[in-house]
Amino acid sequence: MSDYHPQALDSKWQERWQRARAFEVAVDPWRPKFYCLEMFAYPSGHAHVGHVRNYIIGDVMARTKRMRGYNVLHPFGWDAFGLPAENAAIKSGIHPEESTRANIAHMKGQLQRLGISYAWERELATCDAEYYKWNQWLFIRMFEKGLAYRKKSSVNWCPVDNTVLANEQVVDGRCWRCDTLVETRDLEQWFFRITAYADELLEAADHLDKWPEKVLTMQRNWIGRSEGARVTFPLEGDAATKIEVFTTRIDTIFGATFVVLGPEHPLVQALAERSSDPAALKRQVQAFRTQDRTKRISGELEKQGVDTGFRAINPFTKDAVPVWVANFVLGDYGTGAIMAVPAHDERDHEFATKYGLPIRPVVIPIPPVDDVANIEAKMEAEMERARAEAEASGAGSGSVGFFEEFWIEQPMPFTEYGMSVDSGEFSGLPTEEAQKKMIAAARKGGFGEGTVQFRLKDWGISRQRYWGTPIPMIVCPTDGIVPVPDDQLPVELPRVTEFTGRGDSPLAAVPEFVNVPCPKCGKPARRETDTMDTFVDSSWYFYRFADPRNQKQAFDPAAVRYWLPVDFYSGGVEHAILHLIYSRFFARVFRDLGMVSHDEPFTQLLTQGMVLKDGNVMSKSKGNVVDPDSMLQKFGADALRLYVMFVAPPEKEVEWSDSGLEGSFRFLGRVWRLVDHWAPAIHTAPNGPIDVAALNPAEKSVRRKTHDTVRRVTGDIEQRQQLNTAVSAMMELVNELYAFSEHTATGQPGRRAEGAAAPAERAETRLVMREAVEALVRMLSPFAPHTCEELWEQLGHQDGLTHAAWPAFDAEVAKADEVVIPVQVNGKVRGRLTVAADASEQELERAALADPGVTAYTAGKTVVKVVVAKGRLVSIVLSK
RNA sequence: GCCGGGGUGGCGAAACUGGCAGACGCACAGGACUUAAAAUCCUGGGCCGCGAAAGCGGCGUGUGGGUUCGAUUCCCACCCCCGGCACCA
Repeated sequence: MSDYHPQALDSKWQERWQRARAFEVAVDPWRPKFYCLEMFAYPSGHAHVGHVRNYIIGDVMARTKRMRGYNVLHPFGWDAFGLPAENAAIKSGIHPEESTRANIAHMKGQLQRLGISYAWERELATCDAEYYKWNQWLFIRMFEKGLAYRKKSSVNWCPVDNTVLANEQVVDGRCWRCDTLVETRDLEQWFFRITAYADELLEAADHLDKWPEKVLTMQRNWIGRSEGARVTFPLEGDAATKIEVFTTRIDTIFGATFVVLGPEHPLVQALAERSSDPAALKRQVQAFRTQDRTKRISGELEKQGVDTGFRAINPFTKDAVPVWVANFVLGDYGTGAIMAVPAHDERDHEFATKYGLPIRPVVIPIPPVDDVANIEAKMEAEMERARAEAEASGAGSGSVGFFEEFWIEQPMPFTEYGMSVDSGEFSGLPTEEAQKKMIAAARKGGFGEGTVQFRLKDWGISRQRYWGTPIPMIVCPTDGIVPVPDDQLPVELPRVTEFTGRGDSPLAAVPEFVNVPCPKCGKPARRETDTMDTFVDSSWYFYRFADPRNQKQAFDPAAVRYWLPVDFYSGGVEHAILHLIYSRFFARVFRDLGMVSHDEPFTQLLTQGMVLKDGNVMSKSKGNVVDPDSMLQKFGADALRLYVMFVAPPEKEVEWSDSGLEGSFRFLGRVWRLVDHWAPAIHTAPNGPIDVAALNPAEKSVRRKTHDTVRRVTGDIEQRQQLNTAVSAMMELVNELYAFSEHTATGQPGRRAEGAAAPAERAETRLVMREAVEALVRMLSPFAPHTCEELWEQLGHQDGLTHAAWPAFDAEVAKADEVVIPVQVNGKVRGRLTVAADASEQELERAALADPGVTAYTAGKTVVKVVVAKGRLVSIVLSK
């Protein structure tokens, strides 16, 4: 056989796989399934090695599982809609459809040249009408269930181009095209009611035990659940006007010394009208509102507020407290209004200090138990003193004072839990209990109740763009919002030819698209001209893969029942929140439509680390992109695949290294020569099982290493996804096989003269080597499929490796029968015992104490203790 | 600030259940083969000190403590790095 020249092998085997439809699958209830999925790709044009790493990880899993006997679904597709293609069209005039299709073709070629084992017959692109038709279908179902709704919402607006801007099109607060300062505008937009599932999404996260903790944390943060209470503060002298606040610390309500409305709060305008100087107040509020958007991004905002002049009644104390409007209260969280407790909240404290508002402590740290008697005595004395003082001065109650000595020690504000004080009937209660009792009291009094608040907001999906799924809705002057009837789906994206980046939604400029009869009354009506967020496309594509050509339904529920959930899903951490939460949301929507029977779409998630070059993320603009194609030309697909898997565990970031890649190439060459060297001997090996009794020690050792390597590699891939250590285990095996070869009649693989025939070997050697080499080639094949297929064929196998059985191992064989056990004396290794692996503790102890290396240290000392860890170590402790 | 992850040779890393720290690889050095180079094969190496060498001694997994015969691994305190959330009441 010739030297290792992988390039020719790559295309040879890729063609064979394709011809054999080797990776295409069908539902087969008799075999266990494995759905292996990598996040589908945005067709940006070129995949670099950073992208490609993810596909290789998935491919190693898919190929391994196939050999392990699973029916493996491993599909790929394209997240093909989106803004970049449209931006490119605006700049270059190339229609998004053309650029997208061209990019897909190129990237598909790249993946095929890497030998990724995809079921290409299931390929889909979200810009295909046969795909996005089902986006529209689902949208209408969600509309019917109240899960899709329309409301006013603000967008970035460029007043010069007269258009909505996506967040990515806003650069430093300015329009990406004309550099104009961006404004905000309110438009009617569509939302998905993901908040209806907030609690479920959060709770279910606890059961995603094969997801990285990091991702679950991010999702929990994003959902942001807080428990608290809503409490109503009626306006003083106008009980009909109520201010509802949300608080997580109702226990501090006796310390609420003012109320703050967010500038967006609906009541603000009304109060302004009735205030002493409406114009001034409105001006101030308007200032807060504009300040909000632009400044919030840039950094810390100084707290600013304005007194409305109105007062509200604290329902617990019955005190009237001032009502302010301030920039630090968010209009879209909670009720958009807060009660301010400066003594126990950082922000309220800062604000109160700035504007001279009263600060009233109502929580103190719980005193240590042994101080209680002491405190009671002090309390008595202090009350006595306060009473006397009050009497003497003729002033009101002085009872507040006595706690001073406790809170004075504490930072102000004191934000921790503790014990309520100066809180009427709730004084003396620990915070947790005060909260419960106060909520009960509020409910009883009809001015509040316990509630849960989420940070998560409903998902705004309207995009005023062209290259996306048209929203299948029609607005009729008489019937209002009417869905497009199912039998008229898909609402196809019309061919727009001019991309100016100016004006309305691009679709609004296509009259034949916009002007349609109302499906209900037949009178002229207008189509919705916005398109859907592309995250809608990617929230359910993994279901479509189960049944990608279905013309009648989004997917056949039976196919999904077989294939889903996805067993192994891998992709970048950048999708940890949005894509993965939206997909979990959609799974529940489909579930509630009766179409799927699981809650969670992805059983296991792996977030792969990025590949850096010179310490930076690869990007075209930085000019540090490593193009896989050039690497393929030099070293072949397998060296690249192997290197990327070997360099680090899959989740870790890695720094690209050309010499590391060369190292992997060298290793494959080493395997190649090993197999080439031993092939003749293996071909002439007798059939039948290995006669274990006839093996010499070296052969036994090779056999042990073989079985142990199979054990390690299998576990590393299947259980731990430690693909790097799987590779290093195989490298160890190869090293041992080389060392073994040196002592056989065949000599060292690399040293044999070209063409020289391998001398005859012991039959046992040939059998042991056959077992070793065939196991190696099969284990390595998920990493280096082309090379291994070729070697497998050379070893005399005709059926290919794709569905070859994964090597089995015998745990007994994998164990060493002799082990070297270190002996420690006072924690330092002083000797080594070579003993049978199953040597008893007594034997070990006796041998250890007799070891000359050990006796040199124990001589003349008293042995206090001997600890024996069977099969591992002996530890001897001497007296001082 | 809150939450999560991490810190091990010149570098990427390994150590799976508390048991020989540094497997495997990169880079490097030496040797073999060669007229020579490349390729290949073999050998070496945590750091410091002593020694011509075999070897001997000490130190060593971010820092400081603790538990233990024994700690990269468990506990406490702290430092640093990465990521997420953040005027979220």
